[in-house]
Amino acid sequence: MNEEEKEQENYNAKKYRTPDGVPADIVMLTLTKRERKTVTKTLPIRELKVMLIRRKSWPYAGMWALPGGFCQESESIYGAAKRELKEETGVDGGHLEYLGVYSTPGRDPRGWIISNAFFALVEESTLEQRQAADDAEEVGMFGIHEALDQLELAFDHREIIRDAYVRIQQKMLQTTIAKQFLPKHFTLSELYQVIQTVVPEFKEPNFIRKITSTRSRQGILEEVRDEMGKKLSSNQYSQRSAQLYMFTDEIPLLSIYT
Amino acid sequence: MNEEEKEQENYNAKKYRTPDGVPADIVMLTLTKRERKTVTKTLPIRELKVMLIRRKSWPYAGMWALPGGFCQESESIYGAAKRELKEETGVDGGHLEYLGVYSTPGRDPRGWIISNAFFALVEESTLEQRQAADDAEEVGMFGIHEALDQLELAFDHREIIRDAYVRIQQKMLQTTIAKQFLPKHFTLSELYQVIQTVVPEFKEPNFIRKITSTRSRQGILEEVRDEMGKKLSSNQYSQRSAQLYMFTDEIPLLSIYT
DNA sequence: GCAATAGTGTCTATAAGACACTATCAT
DNA sequence: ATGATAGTGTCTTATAGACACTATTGC
Repeated sequence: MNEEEKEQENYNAKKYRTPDGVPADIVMLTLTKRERKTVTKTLPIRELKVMLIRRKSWPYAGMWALPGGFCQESESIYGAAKRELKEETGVDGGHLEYLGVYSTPGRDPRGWIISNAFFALVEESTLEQRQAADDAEEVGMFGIHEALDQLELAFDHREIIRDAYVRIQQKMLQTTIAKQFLPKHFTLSELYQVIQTVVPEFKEPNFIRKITSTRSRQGILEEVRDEMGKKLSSNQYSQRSAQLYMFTDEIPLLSIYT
Repeated sequence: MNEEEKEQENYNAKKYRTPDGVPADIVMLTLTKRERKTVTKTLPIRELKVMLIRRKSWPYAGMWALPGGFCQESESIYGAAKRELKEETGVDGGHLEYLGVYSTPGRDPRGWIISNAFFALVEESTLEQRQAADDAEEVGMFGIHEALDQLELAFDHREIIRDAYVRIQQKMLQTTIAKQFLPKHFTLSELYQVIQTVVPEFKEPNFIRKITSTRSRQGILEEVRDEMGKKLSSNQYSQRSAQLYMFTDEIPLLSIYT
């Protein structure tokens, strides 16, 4: 036995009190799309919703909580979150992003439990299926404000959802994450509506003009064309058909000084 | 004993394998300032440095590692990071921010150890004292690129430092974090130099003009004035004295669409 | 006076912001 | 034709970007 092995032998991982578990909790968000019943074509009503599960056992039995599960030794926390997302929605891909760690002493009456929160952006249809299929668990979809202001939430999940909301608002404005809530090809009105749904403060009366006439911003979007190079448009949501756009892979660098 | 208490009794936190520890590791960064020995006054040379500690025992004995320590049950992880920072530098305040969780299986040969990384921005003088005072531990200050490209680092600390570097570059451009590296009152050349030191790609030939003549950016800075309302300037780093500025509390909202 | 850094003048191209106007198309 | 949404014309003001110029001050 060499020096290193001796030292290793000597090390005792259980000398100290260790945590009782490290779960990954997931804020699953979706943007619902409800057709308006008007005479003419019009954009659907969109709403940002969060998926919650009603707890059946102690602690916080009967209260709404984020889906989640304990991380195992053989996986990373991101891996655990991915596994949970798959188990909950059946979806493998989609946007899954780390949010933060929640470790205030006493946050979980079961013991010393340190939660790592994620947020996921999933298709509305996925969550609807999930909601219908599973009768073992009571699954609910709530408007983000309803969840934050009116629901009794388990653990510190209100705080987690609030943080996720702040984060997604920031991401919506500073990255092209909007693409997670849009089809591959979309009109500028659709894009504008999606941004406004997530960030109601975002007001840009000249939105179309600005996107199309400003060089620096043109880079993030690209007009959709067919094989002949002809611009494609859609009249799904309006009488007059509108130019379709898609996101490029540009990632603009923002600065408060430039 | 009521229902809830019975359920609680029933719960066994140690049914599953639990982590062997959840440490907080801290990427302590500082911007060193070294006077140039030139004939005339000039800005000092600045460099972004990271503090590392040489490990004395298994695992990774002899290699450089981030300072850190295990979180205790009675504190949050942020609390643990704060405590560590205090122990390492003697400083209580300063900028301390959560970076992320590192949990790849096998990242720590001692067992199932999930690290939460932070980054701290501290005064150069603080770290220098620390470096001189402590002879129990070998403390080193390394240029960020030296640390990333040339040092043998313990655990996954190279990855953590890289992530911290990316994060601080982003923060430098998108927030007023530059104030952590500047005195309360500073000249625009100083500010520009600090930004460039952390983000060498940042090039703005008309920096002074832009800051002073653009309404939207004026909000984040304010001219320093004396009691009489007269503008204050400093010639510490130049022959001709330059206007002093300070940050306001404005937090500009950036968007790729606006 | 010279060298070094701070800061301005000025010109052109681009972008923002407002608002009226035209275009397209289902009904 | 009407009404609804898409998109343009046009004018004013603000900002970007370049580069030469002036200002201040230690040496």
